[in-house]
Amino acid sequence: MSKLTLKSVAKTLGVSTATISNAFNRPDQLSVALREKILSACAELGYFGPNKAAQSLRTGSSGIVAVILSDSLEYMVSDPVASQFLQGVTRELERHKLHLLLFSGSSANLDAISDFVDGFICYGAPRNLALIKQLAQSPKRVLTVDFDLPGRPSVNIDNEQAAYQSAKAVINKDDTVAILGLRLIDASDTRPVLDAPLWDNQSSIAHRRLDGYQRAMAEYDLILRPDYLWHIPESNQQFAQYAARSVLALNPRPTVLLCMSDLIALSAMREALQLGIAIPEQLKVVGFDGIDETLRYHPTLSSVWQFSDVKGEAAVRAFLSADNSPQLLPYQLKLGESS
Amino acid sequence: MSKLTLKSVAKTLGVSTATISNAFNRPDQLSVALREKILSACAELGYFGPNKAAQSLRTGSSGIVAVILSDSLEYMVSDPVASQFLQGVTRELERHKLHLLLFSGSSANLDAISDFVDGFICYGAPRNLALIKQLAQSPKRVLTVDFDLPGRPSVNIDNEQAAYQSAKAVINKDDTVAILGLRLIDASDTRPVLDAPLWDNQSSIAHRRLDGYQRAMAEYDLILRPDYLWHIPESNQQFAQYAARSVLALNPRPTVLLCMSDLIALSAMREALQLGIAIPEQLKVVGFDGIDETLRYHPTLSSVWQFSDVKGEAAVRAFLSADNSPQLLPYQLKLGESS
DNA sequence: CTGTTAGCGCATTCAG
DNA sequence: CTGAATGCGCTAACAG
Repeated sequence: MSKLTLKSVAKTLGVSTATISNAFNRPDQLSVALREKILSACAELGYFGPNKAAQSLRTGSSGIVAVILSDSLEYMVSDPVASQFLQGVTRELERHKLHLLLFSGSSANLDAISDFVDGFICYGAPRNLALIKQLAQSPKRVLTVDFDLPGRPSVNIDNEQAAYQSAKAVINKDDTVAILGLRLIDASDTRPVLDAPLWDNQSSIAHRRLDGYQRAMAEYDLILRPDYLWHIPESNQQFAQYAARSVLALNPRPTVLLCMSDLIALSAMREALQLGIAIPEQLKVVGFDGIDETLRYHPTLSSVWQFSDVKGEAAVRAFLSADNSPQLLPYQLKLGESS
Repeated sequence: MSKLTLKSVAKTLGVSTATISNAFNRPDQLSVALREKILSACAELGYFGPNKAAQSLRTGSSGIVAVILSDSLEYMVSDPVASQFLQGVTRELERHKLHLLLFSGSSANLDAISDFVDGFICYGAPRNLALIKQLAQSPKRVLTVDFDLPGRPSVNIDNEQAAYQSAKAVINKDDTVAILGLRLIDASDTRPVLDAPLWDNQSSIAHRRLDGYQRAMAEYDLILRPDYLWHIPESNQQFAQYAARSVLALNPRPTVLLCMSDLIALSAMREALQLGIAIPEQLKVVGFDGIDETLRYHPTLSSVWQFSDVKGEAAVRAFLSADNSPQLLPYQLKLGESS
């Protein structure tokens, strides 16, 4: 059994290549009966349709959309927020019969896959900044999520306003506030920001959130002391636990913890409870993202819910649409027992 | 600025297309000086190399390897074992300058991507069994991990023997044994197996492990009562917690818990401790997989370590090699405080 | 070292 | 509905 190509199949079925092609791609170009006959004959032969690589070369589109994660696959895969986003993406992609190519934001060559995909959905600024330049130059469609690229459509929430509201909801005028921030500076370990230069000031959601927190604090004339602002490189338990422990050891001890992710907030609460600190009496905590685990935890967490699966669906729709205007998605502040 | 193709670039640089092609693909076919000149000129023009889709059509290989997960991408989220495997895969793939296309085992059309990839690494039997048939028919290379496909190379550990040894290490002659199994039957909820038909008897690692457990039990003339064998659909905390609670409520209460994943074992230990059951005095627990979290937990867990990142690397090497013989990887039984 | 040529497998036109 | 023709962008072989 030699290679099954459109041409070879056409010959064995005794019809023209165009007819086979039409049977698969343009049902309106031939009678239902013939189409049925051809399709079943192909299935019989083991021919599953035109070669996608050739099709892609010919038509210029492959039906594959690349999602560029901000970091490595392993990291993303362990982050409930990212995976919820991916869930929405795959769901919406499926509706359009499109496929997903996951790509790591820490890889070097975007062009290794660039010719195979119809475009890019970029979830967070890629860790490897060289990718940003390549994306900027790409002739294909690029949609950014949680950050912006000049001239490209984007999907975001209003991080500054959301952070502001969440902070306003927990802070009182006599509070001591500490912030557990995510990816604020260019360091791969957990540490106080102090005077380290803030990273990538413009587009980072972390800085927009920080702005929001500080706006709320300013309204109470509270100032954020440098050692009360911590940088956490990744939203995971180990990093967060260390940061929480450090911050809770400060004197005076913070009475409010503003956390840039729910995972961080949960770790911080665990740590606080273990130290015998009462929540919310002695310490109020607010998170960001909205993950289900916070509802099962006791005390339940006050947080900004951003419905990442909906965001994923919206991202795909924005990617597919011709509209290039930036899109702001709704979020919701949900108060729990932690404030 | 029109399209940058190999031909157009060749014309503007005043050399032949073959020379451009060689500059990118076969450095030995032209002088270093010329190559340098061409490469920098291309960079200048914004031409990043030959179109990969065309290259793939022409050469028949794309440099992309598909990894088919047993289930959806989200499933992987909660599974540190799978992500450790992927970590090894990406690492080894990178060494060979290959790229990864993650694909869900619950999707329908394998052929949507089949023409774009050089082959498939299949991590666990795909949930959608139709994919298995398609894989069996594929002319491309297929490597299976943690299960077998007739005539295809595979990477496994000896699950039966590993389970046997782990059980032998904890069981004494007067013990009451319960088993928390993973994907034993075709049910999406946690429940005792009872007389439900075992699923996919041949190839499933779960059944190989069950065989091993039972061989160990047989050596002590212990019989496994039907309601002491539980099915858990996915290795996550919620399911495991429920199963553990149910099993610990049985009368007589088990004194040994054989768990088919570390995540399950950890959940079970948490549940037991919460019930005031002393480990290992009143209950001995053994897990499977070997994840770092078990080392941080107290009591530390006895388990079969299978080094999933190494397994990922081995999978890629086996995929790339011409050798089609099945490969058995080493594992290691590590005893902790839980037995 | 270079230029030419023939496809890789297909979609699309166009005349019949 | 068919059959032939063209080219998507490229590589490999060959003759120079």
